[in-house]
Amino acid sequence: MKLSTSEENYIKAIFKLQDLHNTVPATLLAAEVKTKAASVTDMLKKLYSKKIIHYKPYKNFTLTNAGKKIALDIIRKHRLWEYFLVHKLGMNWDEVHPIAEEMEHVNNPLLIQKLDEYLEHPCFDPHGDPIPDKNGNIRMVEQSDICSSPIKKTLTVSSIKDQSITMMDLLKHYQIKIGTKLKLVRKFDFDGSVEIKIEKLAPTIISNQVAKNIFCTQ
Amino acid sequence: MKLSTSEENYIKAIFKLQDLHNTVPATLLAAEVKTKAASVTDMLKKLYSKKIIHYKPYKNFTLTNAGKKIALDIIRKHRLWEYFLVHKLGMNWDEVHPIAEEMEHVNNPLLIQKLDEYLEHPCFDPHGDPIPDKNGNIRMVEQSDICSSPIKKTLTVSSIKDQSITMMDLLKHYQIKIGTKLKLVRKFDFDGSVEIKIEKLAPTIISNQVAKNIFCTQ
DNA sequence: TAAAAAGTTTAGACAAATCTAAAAATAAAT
DNA sequence: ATTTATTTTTAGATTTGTCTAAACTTTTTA
Ligand SMILES: [Mn+2]
Ligand SMILES: [Mn+2]
Ligand SMILES: [Mn+2]
Ligand SMILES: [Mn+2]
Repeated sequence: MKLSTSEENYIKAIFKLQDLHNTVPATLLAAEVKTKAASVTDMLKKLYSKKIIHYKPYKNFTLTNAGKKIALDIIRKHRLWEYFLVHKLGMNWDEVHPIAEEMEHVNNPLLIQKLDEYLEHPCFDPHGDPIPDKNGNIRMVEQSDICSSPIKKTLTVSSIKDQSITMMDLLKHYQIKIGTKLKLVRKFDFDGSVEIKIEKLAPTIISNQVAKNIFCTQ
Repeated sequence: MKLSTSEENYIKAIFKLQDLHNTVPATLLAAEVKTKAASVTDMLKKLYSKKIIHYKPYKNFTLTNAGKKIALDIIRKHRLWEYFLVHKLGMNWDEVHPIAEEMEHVNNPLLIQKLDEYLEHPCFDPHGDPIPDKNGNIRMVEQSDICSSPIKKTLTVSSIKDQSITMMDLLKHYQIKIGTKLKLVRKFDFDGSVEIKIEKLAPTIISNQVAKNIFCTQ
């Protein structure tokens, strides 16, 4: 069964939202795929007819197992291309997402197999997100956001939750990347902001909103 | 001005046919883009309104200079991706075309610039076709098909005109690739077939139809 | 040069994906 | 338990690219 680019984008978005918020409101999905609620309803009916989602009018919807498999395959392609763009073409991690958003729809299993081999089977994309293997398996990592990490231990930035352009911009300013080593110096109770010491840099303070989005391994 | 995948495919097809046959019949274009003559007319009107082709009903049509520029840019992307697929991912030259047919529509100038640098500015794709540079310039090569080449001189296969799957299949059987060294032993007047001697192989005979499609440099 | 053939365009329809505006169902608040 | 607010669905249009069948031009041929 071959799917349109639009269908694939919906499936990936449902997977993402399903993971984040347990129940997926159609309005949120509409925002995610940059469309209107009415269009979402149309697509939901189509995806239901293709057995990609469980769906009853006015009720919540979720991906079927088949749907999850498809989503993981698209995510795999997306992240492999992002890895390629950063580690082979030398692009920046904040400019590869929109390109991968298009490349992920090129459907050719041999291509992806060859790409995966060429990149030597990477496990994480440039934003620290895990790359599902060909069977859709994801290796999980023990990580916690900066706020919930222990004080004065060396932490390694492993992934970024909010990957918006504004966030990428802020991280560039702080000189924070995947792999950056830092220590949590202290937390301020007033606003939840935290002081951090990035290796080779002077200590700085980052807001609670930012700290919650930066995940680290110990 | 951003163009749809369909528009881009038409533009590329017109460029190709315009190069091959000087005048482009709509029916040929229909076959090339795998559609019907009526659909071609619709698209021609749209491309005319966007000043991509010169067009008067029932008259011949040709690409404007702007149209040629667009075509060359799509061809550049197509061939760079083919080069990548063969020389980096290790795919075969007979399986890359349909993939490049999709990748050529990913529109991001920085991506193509980086890809070109990564591949070290290749001049020819895996089928021996020239890759236009970023300004649309093509370096021409002195080459002639086997039939029109001199006898008993060492020739190097430089490009293949007909790149259909059936032709690729036949070339694989003959063990002919881009770069293959061969000699034209003799020509047979009866059917125009020719005897060739490929380096390290026993002499064989190839039909006129095949020989006309294999271009070589001396 | 008139009839036949070939090539091109129009007319009308359709599928996919989207939209706005209005109706219907569910959830929240009084 | 009603009323109000929010969310979701329908109804009807629109855009893009396609199709078939019929009409129209141009070219070929007799
Ligand atoms: Mn996408
Ligand atoms: Mn990513
Ligand atoms: Mn194409
Ligand atoms: Mn090629």
